[in-house]
Amino acid sequence: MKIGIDAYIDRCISIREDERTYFHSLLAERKVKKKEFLLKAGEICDWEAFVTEGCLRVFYMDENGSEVNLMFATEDWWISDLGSKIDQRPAELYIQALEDCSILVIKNKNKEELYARVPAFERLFRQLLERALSALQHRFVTTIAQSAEQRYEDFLKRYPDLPRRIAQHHIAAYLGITPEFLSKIRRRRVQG
Amino acid sequence: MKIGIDAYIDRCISIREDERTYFHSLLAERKVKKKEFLLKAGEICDWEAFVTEGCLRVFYMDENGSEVNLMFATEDWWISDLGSKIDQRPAELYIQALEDCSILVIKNKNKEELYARVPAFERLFRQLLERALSALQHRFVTTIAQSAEQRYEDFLKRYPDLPRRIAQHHIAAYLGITPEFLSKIRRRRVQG
DNA sequence: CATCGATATTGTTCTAGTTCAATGGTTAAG
DNA sequence: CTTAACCATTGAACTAGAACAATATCGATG
Repeated sequence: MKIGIDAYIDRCISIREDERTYFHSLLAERKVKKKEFLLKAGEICDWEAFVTEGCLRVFYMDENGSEVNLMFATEDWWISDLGSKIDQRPAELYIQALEDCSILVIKNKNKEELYARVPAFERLFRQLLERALSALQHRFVTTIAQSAEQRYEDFLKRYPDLPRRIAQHHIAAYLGITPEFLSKIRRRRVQG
Repeated sequence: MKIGIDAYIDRCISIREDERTYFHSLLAERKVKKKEFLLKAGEICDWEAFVTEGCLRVFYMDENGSEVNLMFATEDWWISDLGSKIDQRPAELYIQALEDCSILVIKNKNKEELYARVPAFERLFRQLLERALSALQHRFVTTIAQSAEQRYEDFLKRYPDLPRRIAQHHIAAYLGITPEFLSKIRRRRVQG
C-alpha cells in the first residue's frame, strides 16, 4: 500500500520496498476532531506526527492566558513538542486541531529503532531540522526587526491559502499582535 | 592528538580512534581577530565552524542598518548560516568575532562525506539540531509573550557569565531592544 | 427562521519601548 | 599625557501596538 506520506519521503531519500513496509508498520493513523487537543502543556510528549489531512496549530500560553501561535501545520508537516520529546519533561506547548484532521503518529521508541535500522531516515530528519531551524531563525529576526504590518504582508506572501482556512485571530497570535490590531492593519491596507 | 572538540563529541556519541583521526583530518583550524567578520550577508556559506576559544555573534541587519543578535557563540558552540549552507544562496546573516577566537572549520563537502563514512555524526548533528530548534522555539514565544525586563532576567539566569564578556548594547540587540532602554531597565533593577 | 456563541470591527485611552540629543566614562592609540 | 573613538547613561518627546469596551457580523444548531 502506498500512502500520502510516501510521496513526501521519496522527495527526500530513496529506500527499498521492505524498508517502506517496515516504516509503515511503525505509524499509527489517528483522527483528530476540530478543536480537539493533541497535546497540552504539562503532559509528556513521546511521539511525533505527520499531518496527512487538515490543519493544526502549535501554541504557547503565558501565565495570563494569552497565546502565541508558534506554527500552523497542514498537509505534509511534522508536529511535536521537541523539548518535551527529547528530555521527557513536561511540554510547554499545546497542539490543537483547527479542522478535522488525519495524522500518522510515530512513538519515540519506534523512531529510535527506525533510525538504527534505516539510517536514511536519520538523514531525512536531520535535513528537515536544518530547514526548520533556518526558517525559524529568519522568522525570529524579522519578527524583532520589522513592523507588524510588514510581517503580515510577508505572512500573506508565504502562506497565501492559510487565511482561507483559519480564523483572523489565529493569524494575529502567529504574528504576535492582538486581533484588534490586525483588524486595524487590514483596514489601513484596503483603504490606503 | 586529542583536541578540545573531542570532549564535546564524546559527550554525545562513541566513535573509534580511526574515525576520530579521520574526523580531525576534515577540520581546519582558524584564528579570527576581534571585530573580524567570518561571514557577511550576501556571501555564500559553504562551511560550519566549532568554537574552541573566544566569543562570536551571529546577527541580522535590516534595511535601516539596525541589528538583531540571533546568538552568541562561545566555547563548544557551532556556528553557520544554515539557510545559505543548505541551498547555497546568499547569506542573510553576519558572523563577527567579539573577542580573538580560535575555531575549527568544516566544509560542506567534507561534512557530507563524514556523514556517509561515520553515520554516528549524522546522529550527533540531528540531536544538536533538535535541541537548537527547541531552544529557539522557546526563545521565540517568550520574546513575543514577555516584557523586555523579564527577558533580561531570563538572559542573566541562562547566561550568567556573558555580561562580563560582551558589551551592553550587544545584549540589547539580543533582547530585541535599544541600548538606551536596556540601560533604563538596569537602573530600575538596582534602584527598586 | 431564530437564536446563541464565536468572531471581526471600531473608537478611545494608555503604555512599553523608540528616537533623538546631550553628557560623562572608558579604553586604546599616538 | 592627550586625543579620539566608542560606550553607557539620562531625559524629553514621540509612536507602535495593547487594553478595554461597545457594536456588528457570521455560522452553526435546534
